[in-house]
Amino acid sequence: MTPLADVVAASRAVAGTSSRSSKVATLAALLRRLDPDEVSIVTGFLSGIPRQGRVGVGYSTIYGVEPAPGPEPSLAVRDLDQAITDVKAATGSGSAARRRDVLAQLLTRATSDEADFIRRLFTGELRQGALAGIMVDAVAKAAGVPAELARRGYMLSGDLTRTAEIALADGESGLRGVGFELFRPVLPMLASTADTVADALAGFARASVEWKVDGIRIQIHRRGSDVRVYTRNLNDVTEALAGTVDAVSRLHFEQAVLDGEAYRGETFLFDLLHADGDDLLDVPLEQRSSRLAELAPELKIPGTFTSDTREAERLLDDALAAGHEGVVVKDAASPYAAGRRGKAWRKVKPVRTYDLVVLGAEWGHGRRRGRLSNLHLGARDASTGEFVMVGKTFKGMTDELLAWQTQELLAREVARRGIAVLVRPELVVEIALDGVQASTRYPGGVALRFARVKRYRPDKPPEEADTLDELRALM
DNA sequence: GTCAGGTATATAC
DNA sequence: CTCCGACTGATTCGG
DNA sequence: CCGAATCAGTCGGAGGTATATACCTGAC
Repeated sequence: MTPLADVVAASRAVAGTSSRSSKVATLAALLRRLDPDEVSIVTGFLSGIPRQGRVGVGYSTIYGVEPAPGPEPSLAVRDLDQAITDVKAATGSGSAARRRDVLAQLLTRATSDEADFIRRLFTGELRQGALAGIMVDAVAKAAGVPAELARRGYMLSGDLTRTAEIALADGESGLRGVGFELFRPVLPMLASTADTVADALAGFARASVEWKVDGIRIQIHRRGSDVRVYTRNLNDVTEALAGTVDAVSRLHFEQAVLDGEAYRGETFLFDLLHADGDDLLDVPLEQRSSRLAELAPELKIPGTFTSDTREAERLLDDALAAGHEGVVVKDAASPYAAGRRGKAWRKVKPVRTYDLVVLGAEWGHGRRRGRLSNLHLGARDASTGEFVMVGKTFKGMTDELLAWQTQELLAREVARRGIAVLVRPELVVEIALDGVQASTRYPGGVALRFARVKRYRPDKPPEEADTLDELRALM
């Protein structure tokens, strides 16, 4: 019976160091001390996601409950796990009150350190610097198995707590038994980024160049008439994607696992991980792709295999002309590396930049505490000369830039509103973005998508900033 | 009792 | 989703 | 030849936009 206080202490120790090996050692030592049935519970706590998943309690609920902290640690790991289960079980009318009840009783028994841990666990803000990646290594170390083997188990099962249980109970042989199975989604392979098609092709003898469609990444499993669709976080979204289910149901095979993108009711497939009994994860992409072309010629995403930069660029132009984001360039010889963001897949998206005006900024948290971080960005309204807020960003800033802008913005302060400092609209900043979308939140009716700072433009006065109409034209 | 609107949560990008 | 920064492990450099 | 410097890869953490759903509350 492990006290919750041990877990809280380990979390503190982990948060207190930036050394990954030290985090792993601390976590592994804790895992080794646990009772077998506590392993999945604690693995979840320490990777920031309880084994029950999200249970419908967020910031507002958990910080709305404030009983006086207990003096002595008395909670066990299982008590917190049981409370989370109880909270999840509360649904329907009056459920919010029942949830608060369960939480109040729990927190009454917690010391202030424990209560703090519990609150951050519910809000997903554990911020101890150890999520799934570190936990996998800790599990391997605790179980005395190679890290690669634990990692493989995690990738193939998509389930960290289960992987931990298997590793600690059955060790190496248990993990080797974890295989690819239908209706148990694997973590999707991810892409890194490249600035140009030529950069992306570099180092590949031969590459697949495919449209990059901006929809929802999906993994589809089918056996006979049974079809399930999963998102990149392995959530089951079958019910929401009836069109995809229909389209895949019509294909001529008995069973398969497909990777693709759902976009406006259409389904674009770009990979095949399993087909009628054959696991294809370790087969080169070009073979998976040609087999996919046989199974699903109608649904296969537009693309081609080539080593010619010109041809790849033509495909990029086609994709953009068709209104899509760009292309993904993939090594034709690469296996399907579940869960990895490797260099074998590289996405190429053109970047647009705009010169916008800083209207204010918000104080940062964590490592950005004491710095003005999140910028409020305005576009110029050509008809009035006023500046209209169109979005925020905190991305693309180095520590040096953060320090500089804090100083410059405070010198232009005109008011404070909550955590925001509003400033005279004098500084122009060059912002890169993926596009704009219609907004109900902002007065101009447009919002920036994935805005990030490129650099400040001290050479440019605010009257020359880009206009609202120019942004609207992107919609 | 029913319905509309607001708040909170969760999950896509 | 996107970016920066810290750490790690592998490889190259230099005395 | 071995320790120091360099480099690439990995991970965490900073927080943006949207939409969908469930529940609660207040008006009628």
